[in-house]
Amino acid sequence: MTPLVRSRLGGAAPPGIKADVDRRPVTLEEVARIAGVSRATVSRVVNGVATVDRELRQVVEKAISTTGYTPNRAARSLVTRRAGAIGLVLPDEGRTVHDPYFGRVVSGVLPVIRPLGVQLVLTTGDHREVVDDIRQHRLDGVILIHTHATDPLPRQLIEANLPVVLAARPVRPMSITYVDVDQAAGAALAADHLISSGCRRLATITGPLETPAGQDRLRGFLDTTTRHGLPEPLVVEGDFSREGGAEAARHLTDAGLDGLFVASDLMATGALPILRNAGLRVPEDLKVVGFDDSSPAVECDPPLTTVRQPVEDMAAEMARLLVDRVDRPDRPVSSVVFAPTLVLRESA
Amino acid sequence: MTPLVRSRLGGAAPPGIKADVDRRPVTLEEVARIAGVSRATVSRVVNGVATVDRELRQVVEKAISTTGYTPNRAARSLVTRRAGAIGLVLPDEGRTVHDPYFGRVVSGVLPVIRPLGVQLVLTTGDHREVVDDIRQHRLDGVILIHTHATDPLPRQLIEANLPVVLAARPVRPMSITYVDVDQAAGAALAADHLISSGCRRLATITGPLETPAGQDRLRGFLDTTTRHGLPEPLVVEGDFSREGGAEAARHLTDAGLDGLFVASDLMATGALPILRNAGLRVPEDLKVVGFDDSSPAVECDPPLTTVRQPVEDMAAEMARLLVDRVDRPDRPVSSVVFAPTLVLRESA
DNA sequence: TTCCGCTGTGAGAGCGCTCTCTGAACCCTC
DNA sequence: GAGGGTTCAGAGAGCGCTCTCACAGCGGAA
Repeated sequence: MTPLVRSRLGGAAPPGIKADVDRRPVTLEEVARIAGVSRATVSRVVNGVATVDRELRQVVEKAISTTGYTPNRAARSLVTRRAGAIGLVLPDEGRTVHDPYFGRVVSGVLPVIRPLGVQLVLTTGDHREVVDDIRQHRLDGVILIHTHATDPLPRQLIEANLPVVLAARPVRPMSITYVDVDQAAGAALAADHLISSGCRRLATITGPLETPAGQDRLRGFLDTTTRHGLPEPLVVEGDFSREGGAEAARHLTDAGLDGLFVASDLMATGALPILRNAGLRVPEDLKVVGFDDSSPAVECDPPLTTVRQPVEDMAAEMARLLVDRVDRPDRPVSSVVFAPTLVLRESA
Repeated sequence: MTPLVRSRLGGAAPPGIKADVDRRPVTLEEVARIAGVSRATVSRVVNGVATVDRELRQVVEKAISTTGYTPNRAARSLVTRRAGAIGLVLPDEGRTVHDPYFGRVVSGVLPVIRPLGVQLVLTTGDHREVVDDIRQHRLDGVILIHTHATDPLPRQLIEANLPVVLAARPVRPMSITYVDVDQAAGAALAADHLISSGCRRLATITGPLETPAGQDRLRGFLDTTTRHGLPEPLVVEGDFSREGGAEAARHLTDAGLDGLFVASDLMATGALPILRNAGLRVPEDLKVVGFDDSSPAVECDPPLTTVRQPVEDMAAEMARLLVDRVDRPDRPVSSVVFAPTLVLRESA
């Protein structure tokens, strides 16, 4: 399909991968023998250590390319105590994996770590498995996404001083590296847009208010309406699910609203049919802004104006922070907060 | 080996604040010393080799649990030449990763391999990376999803006799293990449903006809209409994309249809608004059946009656076939075809 | 010259595990 | 009781790599 991939294959295709699978693979030892140097010198060349004579380096490099040598990662891991792999931990297989958000994380992480020769290992949030994987040196660190308030895993990893990065601000403050979007700023973006579109009778369907995201989005929304001197908006708590959005919307159909901020696109997809069935036209009667810019936002009717998190960028940053922490565990934790943007579609 | 080394383990932490990560983990050697047996015996217990005396086994097991021993996978890999990891190869990061299908594959694979202690490594279809990973013994085998007709990777892996499983029937017949759904049967299911709902003037929006899925779904559809003695249905080729679905639908608005089979849900989400704008009510005027049962099917309006592939089951089967092949590379390739089901929603 | 420091190379000791091979201990049969 | 067979534990040799340490070689200072 993509010419890029194909062209890259054409030239670089190794002289048959067969050789290495059927036969015993080439070892450092063998390269050393061919180059007429010691194993140590080949190792230096492979690992880019500077203290190798230029000519000798070239001889070694030639031997490497003619033999098609690739280092055995297990052997290297054994001595370096590095797995060369990081884990992406999913809370449970049932939900998150199906969330398009997950795919965006993956496509943000891969381009960062692959050039470093680091693998991305997918694993469930099963506590024991994650810890085991790290203890067995199968994982150098982990990215945790969608952890729940009650999940002891983050704290335990922190206490064990294991490299870990969270995909969101932790529920309770702790000394942990995380990457997040400025949730409140995103909600403010939504509120500002509604207000500047002429809406005056606002409401919001929030996320679960025990989550940081739920809290922050509500706060950003309310702060903005207050700043504009608008009356207290209607607030209905949702749970980030489609059904939760539908249920919340039922409380809003008779409120005479002209603007609604729904704290997640998924909830919005649940809410829209309810609103429509109640005779409210979106956006003519009621303008609706979502949050996440997930695929439901594109697919629903009308397509949703929504707050976009730069998930790929955030994921890439998580990968960078994690790799950095693996390399230098002593460095202080640092977190990064990204700015959201508003994506204009047809619902507001 | 030398007692000196071991005493370093038990003793106080080295100068400076050393993290848990850096603390030397328990080794076989140490468990053996505590249990008063040899390393070999502990290894036997760990690996479940039967020829260990019951009492001795219990002593060893106790030593393992008190020390919290976990085998170092790198060391094991080095000698067994097994990575204990399989790869899930995505064609490119841009598309598939965002496809909910991908998540379903992951959640089908994980429950199969995690109990076996096998890791799931996510990687892009970049040819060199995949081959490198396998050559470096970082991957025991791979599951390829969404390979294109021009992709040389499957054939190369086959020729190199590397364990590989395809997530679909290969474009050109080859001696390769694959798992697929019976595409034609799925299309027949859709056609049967439309016909038994009273539709007589049928059409289909197909997938790209150079793909096996595109071909088979069309064939299954046409075979069924023929069997029922209906007139030749209208056939418009699509490309499995939302836009392709919309484009194809434009050719169908004036055809006086009462039944439409769209060969993918995503295309259906593109087609539905076009049909609605043309004044066709779904399902009153025109019944529509999709294919895939992906999330768009749920989210679109009206929710789509569609053909469901048992993706999780299929993925689990892929994992099983792959693991099996890794264990016994000499066994003949065998493929598995799953039966699709019809999911009734509101569009037909 | 002698000594020092510096650069760059090789030798060799492991990393933690598996697995073969040896041999002790025991049981059976004649 | 001897011979043979069977069972099961231990010794030891690696797997392929990294990394420390010793040291050769060389230029320059004393």
